[in-house]
Amino acid sequence: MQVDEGSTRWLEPAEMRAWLSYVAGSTLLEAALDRQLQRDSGMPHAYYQILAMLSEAPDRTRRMSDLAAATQSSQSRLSHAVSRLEANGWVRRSQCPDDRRGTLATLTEQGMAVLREAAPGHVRTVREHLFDRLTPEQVEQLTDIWQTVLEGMGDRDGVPAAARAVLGEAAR
Amino acid sequence: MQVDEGSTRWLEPAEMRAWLSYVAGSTLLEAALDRQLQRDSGMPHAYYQILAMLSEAPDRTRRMSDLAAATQSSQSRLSHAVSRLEANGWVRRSQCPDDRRGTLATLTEQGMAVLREAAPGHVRTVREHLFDRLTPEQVEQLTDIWQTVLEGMGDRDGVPAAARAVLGEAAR
DNA sequence: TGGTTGAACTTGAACGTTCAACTACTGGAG
DNA sequence: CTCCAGTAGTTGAACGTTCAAGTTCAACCA
Repeated sequence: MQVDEGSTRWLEPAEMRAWLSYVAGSTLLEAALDRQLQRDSGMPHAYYQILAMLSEAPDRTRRMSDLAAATQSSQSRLSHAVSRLEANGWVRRSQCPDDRRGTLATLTEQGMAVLREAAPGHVRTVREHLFDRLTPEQVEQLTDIWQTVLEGMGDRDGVPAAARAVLGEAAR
Repeated sequence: MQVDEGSTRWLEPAEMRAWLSYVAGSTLLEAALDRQLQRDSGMPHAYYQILAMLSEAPDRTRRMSDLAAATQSSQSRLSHAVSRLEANGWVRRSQCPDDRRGTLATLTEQGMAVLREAAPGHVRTVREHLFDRLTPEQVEQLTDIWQTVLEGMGDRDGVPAAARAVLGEAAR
């Protein structure tokens, strides 16, 4: 831990309000998403994101490291998650032909069916708690704020620089 | 799962951009906070929040259910967390005098010391990734957006209505 | 060609969270 | 006073994530 007493720039009152609101709101929102998806489709939000990312890829297939970056996940986390999804029959692993170190993850038909069933309820929950409460201007503000944060996350702190690929995703 | 095919209001392109940006950014931000706190102070962000909330309470003491609401935590989660914090010597449990079902959690001197050591690095990380990149207008926008979300979270979906107490906290 | 560095992925243990009981107590209603 | 519904809190098992190895292969260099 860096010792820095006396020179710490504490949060301004407005920043503290923003921080407490954001932390409380995003925590409760994420909990609501997890509860809804777990209850209705037997998976947490993180697993839904994996299926969703796969569903939009060519051949519904992506390389593990690629998929990890696209879902803001560590390789280990993704590996465990895909193991679980594979056991469910929702994803299939195969050898990457170009690079024998690589592994490809493919969404199965069954996985696609589960995703299609899950999607409406998930979108409804996101709308109910977030977008149906925000003005169009606020939606733009939210985008700008988090794009700014993402730009700063690129090459700092041990975050894999590949995470910046997400920017391309989000802006497409 | 409610069957609702055909009537689902999917996300608009602007909403999808906002959603992907927010999910990616907040996931990476939370991961960065957890990594920094774990590395420098041996605790995750959620535990820091518990210590912080206790530190600002009268007598550095709060009732468990109260503390759970203030930290957007389930009772079970808080109970496990406080057990761990107690084992560390950072928090002490005691019987609530008014209500024999109740338990009070108190921040110890040692816990206060750990929190004081942890705070500068934590604030620095929050600044580095968030506030130092946002304009004052964006800070206000962030507050408004999440206050709006919090207002909608009050009595829906099994979220304890007491979570609205957080609003008071954030607005103080 | 052989050796070294680093990338891709997996594994198992430790940790934190959720979920579903379960205990203990409170605040009425009869 | 007794009963009963509801509140406060804890517990243990299941689950998901992190962390620190470990394995396998690619890329580069000597």
